Amino acid sequence: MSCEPEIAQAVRDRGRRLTIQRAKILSALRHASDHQSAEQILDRVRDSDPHADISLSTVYRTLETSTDLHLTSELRGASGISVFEWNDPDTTHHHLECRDCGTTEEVDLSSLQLAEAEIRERIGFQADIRHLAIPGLCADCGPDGG
Amino acid sequence: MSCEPEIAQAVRDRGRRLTIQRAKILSALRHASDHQSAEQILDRVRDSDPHADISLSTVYRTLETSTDLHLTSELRGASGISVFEWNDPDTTHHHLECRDCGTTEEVDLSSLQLAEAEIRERIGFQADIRHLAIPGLCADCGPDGG
DNA sequence: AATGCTCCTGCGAAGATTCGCAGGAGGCGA
DNA sequence: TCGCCTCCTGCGAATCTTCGCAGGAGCATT
Repeated sequence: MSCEPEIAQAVRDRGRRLTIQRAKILSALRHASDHQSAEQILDRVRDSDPHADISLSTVYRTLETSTDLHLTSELRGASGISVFEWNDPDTTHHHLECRDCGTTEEVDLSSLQLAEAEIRERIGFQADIRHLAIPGLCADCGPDGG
Repeated sequence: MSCEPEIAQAVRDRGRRLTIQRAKILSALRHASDHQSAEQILDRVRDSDPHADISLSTVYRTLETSTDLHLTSELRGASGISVFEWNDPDTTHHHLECRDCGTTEEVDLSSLQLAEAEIRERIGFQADIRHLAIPGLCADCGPDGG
């Protein structure tokens, strides 16, 4: 696909090696419409290329690496299992997860940009809150809703 | 200890049963000076009461319940293992976790209160961000520091 | 104090994630 | 293109966390 050179570039630019496994794993996640668990990503890799012989450990390690590199994000919601998503560098968004019905809503919060600035100025800590899972109650499940 | 009736009250007020196990687990966490893993909490319970025969499953379940009840918070940092802490209802604080040196710093961020308000007004979602693990680079490890 | 309805617990197993090791492959320099 | 250094992978084991079930205990009511 056309974005694969881009992924390759991003990995190599950051001083990491581009392996076949990484390319396939990151490509699978990039083309997923929403966040995916490690197992789902492995299934996608195998669907698109039945010859792919990639272990689940490698999926986890690749996602850990790419999250460090800010290519992907990891979210661990109430379900207890981690899900991953591709980072679009142009947008930030946060996940509102209802602890009652379990649905997740995506939203871009400008006040969190403020929080980043506050942290940097007050403490000198360079925060990275481009993606965040925020627990709570959605409009339907909250006091005004259901 | 003097706070045990308080814990008992808090559990019962929320419609849950106060069991011996819950009392000991929550008391152990309450008297810990900082956040603790499930295993550490179990060790503390056993230290303070060698007769206590509590399973690790129960520790996990109690902490899940008490987190739902807002008595405790769960944080899952870069280390990969979950840690828990007692919620002081009067204060909110957030954890800045450096992904380089691994140290954690606690801060109270007023701009996150703004974020809660923004979420409620724009979306009607009742967010609960009293405790949050925020990744990033601390002053020492960031570009200006080490 | 006794009863009964549930919720809660301990146990063991299952599921999710990380780790250690030996072998294989990426990419730099010659 | 070849060789080498190092990083990366697959495998299996270890660790962390959750789940299902059968029995036990809290507490509201009598």
